Amino acid sequence: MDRYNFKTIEQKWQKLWEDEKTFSSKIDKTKKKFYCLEMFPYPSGKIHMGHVRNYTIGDVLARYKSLQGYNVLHPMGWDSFGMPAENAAKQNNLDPKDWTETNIAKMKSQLKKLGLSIDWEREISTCSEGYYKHQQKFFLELFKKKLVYRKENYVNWDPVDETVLANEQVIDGKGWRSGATVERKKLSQWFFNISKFSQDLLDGLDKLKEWPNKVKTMQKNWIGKSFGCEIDFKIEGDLPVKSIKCFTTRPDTLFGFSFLALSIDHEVSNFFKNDKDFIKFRDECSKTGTTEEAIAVGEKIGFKTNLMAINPLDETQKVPVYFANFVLMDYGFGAVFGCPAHDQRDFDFAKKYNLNIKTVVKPKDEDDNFVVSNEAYPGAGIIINSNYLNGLSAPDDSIVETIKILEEKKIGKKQINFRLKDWGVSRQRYWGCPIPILYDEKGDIHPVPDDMLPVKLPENIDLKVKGNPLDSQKNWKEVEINGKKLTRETDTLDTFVCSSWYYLRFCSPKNSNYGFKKEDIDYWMPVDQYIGGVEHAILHLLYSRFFMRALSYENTNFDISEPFSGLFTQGMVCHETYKDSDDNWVSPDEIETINGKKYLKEDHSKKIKVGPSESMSKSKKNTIDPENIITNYGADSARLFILSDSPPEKDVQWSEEGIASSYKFIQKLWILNLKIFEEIKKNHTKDSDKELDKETNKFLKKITDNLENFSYNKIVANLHEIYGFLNKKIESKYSSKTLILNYEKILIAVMPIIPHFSNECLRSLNSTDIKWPSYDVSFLKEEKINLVVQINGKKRALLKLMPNIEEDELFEIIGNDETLKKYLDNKTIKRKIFIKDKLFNIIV
RNA sequence: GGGCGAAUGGCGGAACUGGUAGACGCGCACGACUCAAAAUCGUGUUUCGCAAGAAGUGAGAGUUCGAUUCUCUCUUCGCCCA
Repeated sequence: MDRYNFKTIEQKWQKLWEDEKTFSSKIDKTKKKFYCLEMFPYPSGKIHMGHVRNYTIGDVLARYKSLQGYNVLHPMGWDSFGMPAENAAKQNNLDPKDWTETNIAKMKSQLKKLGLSIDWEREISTCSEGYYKHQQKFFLELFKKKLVYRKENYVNWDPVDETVLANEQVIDGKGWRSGATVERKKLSQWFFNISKFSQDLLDGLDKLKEWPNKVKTMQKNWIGKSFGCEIDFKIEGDLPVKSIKCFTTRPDTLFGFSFLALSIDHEVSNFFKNDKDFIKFRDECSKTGTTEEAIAVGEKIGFKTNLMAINPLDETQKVPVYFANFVLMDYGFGAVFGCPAHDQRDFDFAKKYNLNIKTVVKPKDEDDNFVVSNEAYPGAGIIINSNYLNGLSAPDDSIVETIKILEEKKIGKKQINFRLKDWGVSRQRYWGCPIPILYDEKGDIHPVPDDMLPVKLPENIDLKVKGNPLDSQKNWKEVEINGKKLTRETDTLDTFVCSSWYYLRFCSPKNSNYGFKKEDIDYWMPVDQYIGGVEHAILHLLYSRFFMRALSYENTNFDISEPFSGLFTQGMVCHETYKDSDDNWVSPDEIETINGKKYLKEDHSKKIKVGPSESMSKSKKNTIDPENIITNYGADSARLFILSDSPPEKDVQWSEEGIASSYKFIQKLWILNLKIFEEIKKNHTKDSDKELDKETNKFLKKITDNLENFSYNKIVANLHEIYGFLNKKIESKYSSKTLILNYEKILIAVMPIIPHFSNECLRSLNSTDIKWPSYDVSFLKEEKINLVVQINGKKRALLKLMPNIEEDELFEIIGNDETLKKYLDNKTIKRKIFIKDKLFNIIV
């Protein structure tokens, strides 16, 4: 028998799909649309298993929806601006553009080998002028709407990459790419006013019914809405400062007030500009990052002023005012009141500077003598030691009550605060979208005039200069308009801006005068199913949601607030890790398995230690190159395996045995396919078809249900089951007509998973009308049902019976059953639970 | 420290609204083919027990005729935030 030659067959179909433009998409208002989008890749060089998984999942869905008759949009593009290109170019004396384009060509060919149903005519690349020119227009549009602004503030500075990082790009106080310790630096930066939409972004989450709750919770926490109170503290001292405004979420602990802490950037710091000790303190503070985490982990330090703050609820109480490193200027008003007993950070600070610690909340089951000693008590309880607030339940009642009192006394008012900060988009890098802004000699801001757009990136420039390479491009930087000398903004946009609207561009990839055409997005948007890694749960998804709102803002022509109506986050691809005797990581390619033990390929005397399965990473050398897999096993095998072992939302373990077994299974399917054709040729007329109809319909129901629920691992199991059935029963002399009919349906149903194999077999069947097979419910009814008989809730028998049997009749059958009788003899029946056609439980 | 989630054979995982626990795959064992091996095919595979039978879904309780599924407490792990 012929083996299934995946190489020629897969190539043949891929060429055919390309030549016939099978997956090209057009607006067709007679059909329901389905926009299926996977997160586009960064063109790093070659695809990895994570891509294989992501795009296989998306492809299964796109093909399924297409078979169901939807007009499917399934595009692909490249998130091609960013630092790896610039770094690679610097190291190897290349042009970032060339490097990027070479990578794109390579990865595109790899993706094509996976047999994805992608409309390549819509391919976009964010680093192309045709893309970023629209982004510059959007930037100016937002600038006009005052959703973009420039401000000087402290930023996270990555000294290695020499760029500014957003708060969310700082991990453990280090740059997310370089790993360098982040510093504080004051710079003039461009910002998107995302915080303007805080409430709306929060409210919008409730409408996203097809998003994982996990992601919605993460965004909710990130936006971080908190109720609190703005309080005016009267100040006494030798400086002309009469009062300081604070924001707090716990006004109810005001009686535990023991210090007031200011950010080093607070306006009061102006009085200390020339104070040597203060300058020293400020420098000290700059060493810790500006992230909440860096502040929480780092040591709390303070600088004492001579000012005293007065407790507005008890004017006899006066406490010192400090500058402290844990107070951020952009949270609240850059000033907080310290209540050490009920906030760990304040507690640490108070201990360090020997400040008063007064307990004002006790846990419910403690008495009034409860005293905070070793650590702060931030939990719920009852207010104590607080005059007229005593006895209130904290934090809910007590906060409401305190705010009421403060409002009556006109010393404070209720306030809502958000944790979400404006999005700093300036990056001091070359390989990004230029910001279309000019400055005159006075430093005033001018948008680049329409007819001068796009601002193109200069080519062939020296990247090895310190700092931003664009800054040293005099010819590019200096322009003259109507005799006026202007200089360009040399910062480029954060690449997250590029990915905040790319899904719109896919709708109108070639529209030249604007980023998209209204007609196109009216039809295709929103994205029905977006698929990608959970690592983008906050940044990319929140920025995209913001971008839609920003474009819709004050725009009568455009009204989409949520870009992605469905979201699916897939798990990672893991692999066992290997180490040699010297604890060096060893790649799976360097290993040979003999009698179940692993040895180094080139030296069998060297044993390999097998470590836990972890997500594939270059540093642990546990990556598998998808291209090798496709070459050795074929795309269908790779697709089948990556779907088979785990539910798509969970991590999957890649294994050599697994991929080999998927390959073998496809060979078995092929042999079965040949057998089926042998049977068809025999032209049987014998009527034994009912069983086949029934099994096929059962299979179709299962596979349809599982496709709907993203249970793609179960689809593979369904395929194994139907294979098992057919392989066993193929010689049952089914009539050719029925066999063809059922086999065709089965092949179509597996097309989303193994498209090359399925199409090849369908072609031999001469199938023309290829659409998703519906199942016939009448075949799903079992003639006999399995009825569970329980005695005292314990399963004692499984009876095969005709359906619709009544309780009395069934009881009689049980009474006559030898094995069941013994459980009932000499026993009193207390109760009988009967569920028709399912279960009969007898309590004795 | 807070939030969210998970825990089922040797392993990855199934089990619809509370109603047959372990689908399907991997691995393993035995058998067939073979001089032999690989490949392939077949059979078996939760544990204990020769068996009848009993136990069994991280641990402990609760609700229920009946709990992997619902409630509470705890343990461990993962992710996110701090």
